[in-house]
Order: sequence, then structure tokens, then C-alpha cells
Amino acid sequence: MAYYRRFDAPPPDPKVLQALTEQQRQMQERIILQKPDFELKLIAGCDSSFIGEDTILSAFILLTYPELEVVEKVWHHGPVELPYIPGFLSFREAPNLLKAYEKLQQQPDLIMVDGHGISHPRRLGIATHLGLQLNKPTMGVAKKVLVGKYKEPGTAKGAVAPLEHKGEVVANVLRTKDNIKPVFVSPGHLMDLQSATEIALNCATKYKLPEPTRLADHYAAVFKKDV
DNA sequence: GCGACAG
DNA sequence: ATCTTGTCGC
Repeated sequence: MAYYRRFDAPPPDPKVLQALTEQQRQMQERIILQKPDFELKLIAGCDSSFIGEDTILSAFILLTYPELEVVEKVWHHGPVELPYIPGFLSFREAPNLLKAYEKLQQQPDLIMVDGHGISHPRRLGIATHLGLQLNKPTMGVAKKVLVGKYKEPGTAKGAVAPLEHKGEVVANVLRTKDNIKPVFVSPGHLMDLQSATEIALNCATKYKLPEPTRLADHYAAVFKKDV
């Protein structure tokens, strides 16, 4: 996939891009998509926000499942090294996410990431990337499509439509709230599409975003005021 | 050749 | 992601 950049941003170094692509090709072989082999009791949601141009703040919110009660909130902020390039988001955000993750007292059974899992040009969205690095089950919930085609799902909460890319169903377009734009749910690692979709829907209360990522998004903004 | 492109 | 006002609708 060709990358694009904002008209005023400096072009990414082709050599760096090539190296990152190669790294993704290697990670791709380690991806495991399977029915979850755990009982989901604790689920974490994570998200990052930016402070200015070169500082990133990542938050992890730990919730019980299926009650969805918050039991932990942690965050970490630091410098970012790379610019945002579609298809290479994980290299920009994962380092800081890992540091935030280490601050959790309890380990989640599953991590819900704000972004894509395998619904990515090389099946290595940030959710998958993070899952591989942590060797933890992950799934992605993205607000916009990155690759693939789909037909609009029905307008009622719970309606789903497959997102296909290169002949594979890589995500489900899921309506999490009546008459509201759907989200894109994909497995990250040690997870499967069916389970990820069910979990996303079970975590959808009265908002578009399922609670784990919605709260991570919310608190990332709140924590920003503390730095 | 012309679009499209997570956060 | 972020920069930003008012505004339409439940």
C-alpha cells in the first residue's frame, strides 16, 4: 500500500518505511487468530492523545466484564519519534502504550484498542501489533475504515456487515447504537472475529464506542490536564 | 492515471 | 490525533 502524507509534512524516509514494512512482514507470521482460550473477567481499553506535536499520552482503563465497572486507570506520557503514516500507526503509538500498560496492577484477559487489528494492509494494525508485543489477546475497534470494502449494516444497534479485503473478512462493521455511524471491529491477536464482535457489542451501552475504549479516550483527555 | 488512507 | 462556533436533535 502506498502511504500518503499531509501536503505540508516532510516525506518519510523511504529506507525507514521499508524497514518498518519488513518488520511487519515478520510479525505477520506470528499472528494467531483463534477462539479465546480464557474466561473474560477483566477487559482493558486503551487510547492515546497528543500534547502538542511531539508528546503522546496513553491511557489504560481496566474494567470488569460483563459488569463494566472501572477498577483501574493508568497513564503514561513521553516523546513520539515518528510521524503518523497510515499503515504504520503502531510504531508511533505502541512504545508509549507499553509503558502505560506496565503500570497496571492487575493484568486484563483482553485488551480493546482504539484502532484496527487485522483490518490493515498487512494485517498489522495497532491492536495486532500490541498483542504480539505483549503476547496478550487483543482486538481493535476503529472509527474509520483503513482498508477493504463493505455494505452499510442495518440502522439498528447490533446490525453487522463484513469488511472484506483481498478476499478475506478482516473485520465486522458493527452498529453499536441506533442510527449512529458504525465502528469497525477486528481481532488483534489470540482472538477471533466472532468473539471480538460479540464482546464489542456487549460493551456498547449508550454510546457509539464500547465502554473500554470510550473511557480510555475520555480519561486520556482528563489526564492531559495533569501533565 | 485517479482516489483512498486507523490515530 | 489536533485546530475550532455554532447548531441540530433526542
